[in-house]
Amino acid sequence: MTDTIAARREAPGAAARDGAISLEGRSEADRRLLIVDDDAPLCQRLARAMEKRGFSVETAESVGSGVDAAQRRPPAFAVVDLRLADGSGLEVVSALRQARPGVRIVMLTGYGNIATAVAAVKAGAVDYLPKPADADAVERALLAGDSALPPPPADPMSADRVRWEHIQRVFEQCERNVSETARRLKMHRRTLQRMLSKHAPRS
Amino acid sequence: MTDTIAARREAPGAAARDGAISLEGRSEADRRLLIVDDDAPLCQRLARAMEKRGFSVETAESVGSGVDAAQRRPPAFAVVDLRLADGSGLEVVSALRQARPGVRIVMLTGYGNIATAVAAVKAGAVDYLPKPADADAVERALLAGDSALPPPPADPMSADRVRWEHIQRVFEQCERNVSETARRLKMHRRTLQRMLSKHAPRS
DNA sequence: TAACAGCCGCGCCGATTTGCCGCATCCGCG
DNA sequence: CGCGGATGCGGCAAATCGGCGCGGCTGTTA
Repeated sequence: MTDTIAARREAPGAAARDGAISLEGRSEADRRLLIVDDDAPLCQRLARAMEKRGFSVETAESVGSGVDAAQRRPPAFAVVDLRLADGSGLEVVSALRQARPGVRIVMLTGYGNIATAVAAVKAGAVDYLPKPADADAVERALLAGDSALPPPPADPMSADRVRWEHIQRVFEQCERNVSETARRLKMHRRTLQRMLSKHAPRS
Repeated sequence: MTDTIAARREAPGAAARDGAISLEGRSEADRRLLIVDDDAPLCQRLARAMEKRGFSVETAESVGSGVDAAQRRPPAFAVVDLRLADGSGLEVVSALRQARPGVRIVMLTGYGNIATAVAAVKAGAVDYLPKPADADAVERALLAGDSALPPPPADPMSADRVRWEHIQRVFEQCERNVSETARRLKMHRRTLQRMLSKHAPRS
C-alpha cells in the first residue's frame, strides 16, 4: 500500500517477500552506497560497518563532493546528513535522485525536526533517523521495503544511551563547554554537569 | 523542484506563481475539504475557520465515517488527525488518495514525532503539523505549493527530544506494545507507561 | 589594574521522577 | 478451564532534577 513515491522500484533484483530488499547477487553498482556526512569519524565508522554488511561504500563530506560523487557514480543507496558545512543535504538528495531515480536514501541528522523530516521525505528520502543511529538501524531503513512497519527491531540502543550519545556529540561540538552545551540542549547546567561527572571516564 | 511524489499535480487550476495554490474560480468539488478529527469542538472550530477561507467543508470524526465520506464525495483537500479513536488516520489517507489521487492532505497530530511524520508523508500527505495548529497554518500547508525545499536547519535537538524520538520509533516498531518496547529499550515498563501517558495524552 | 562577564565545580534542599512491588483486568491458546 | 502475557494503576522509598548561590579561574575592556 501507500505506493505514492514515484519511480520507487529499483530495476534490478530489488524485491523480496514482504518488500524487504536484499543485496544478494547484486552487481557492484547495485550495492553501491554513498555516505555523505561532515563528521569524519562517524562517517568512517559507518562506512566500515556498512562494508561489513555487503555494501560497496563511498564517502563524501560536503554537498559539493557529495553531488559530484552522485553524478559520477550514481549509487543505489545513500546515507546523507541533513546539515553539512557547505549547505543542506537536501541538495545532495536531489542530485542523487536525478542521477538515479530508484536510489534509496536515508537521511541522518542530529538537527532534526518535523519540518525538515517532511521536506526530506518529499524530496525522496525513504527514511529520516535522528543521529545517534547505529548501523543496524541504518541498514534496516535502507533495505526495508516500503512496508509501513519495516523490520521488527532487533536490539535497539537503550533510550538513555541514545540520549547520552547525543549529549556527547553536542558537547564535543561545543568544545567541551558545559554551559554552552546545556543551553543548546535545553537542559540545566547543573544536571548536565552531574551527568558528565558520573558518566565520565573518557578522554 | 523536488518533484518526487507521484500524481502530485491537481488537475484543475492548481498552479500559481511560486507553486502556491488558489481557490479562485474553483468548482465546489474542487474546493471541497474533508476534516477528520475525533476532537469534536476543535473539529467544528476548524471547519468554520476554513469555510471562511473559501473551502467547502465536510467533517468526520472517525476512520469509518472518514473513509466513507472520502469515497462518496472525494475532496480536493483534507485535514486528518493521525490518531483517531477507531484507528489510524493513515487509513483515511489511503482511502482519500484512492478516491482522488491529487488530493492534498495535511496530517494533524497532538504531539508529533519524526517517525510518524515520515510515515504520513510516505502515505501521501503533503504536510504534517503538530497540534495545536491554527487555521492559518493549516491553510498555508494545504495551499502551499511544493516549492520551498529547504526549511532552514535549526539548532540541535534537545537531549530529551532525541530520547523521545527514539522511544517512539521503537514503540511503533513494536506495534505499540508497551511491555515489549520497555524490554527492548531496557527501561521499566512503568516508567515507559508513565511517559507515554504524559507525553501523548490526546490525539 | 580594576571591573566585568563567562565558565566551572560544588553544596544544598524541595519537588519530581524512577524503580519496583503488587493487584485487577483482559485477551489468545490449547 | 487454566496459563502466559499485556495493560493500567496505586503506592512508596530512593534517586534525580531544578534552582539557587558560592568561590575560583580565566579572558576582555575600560
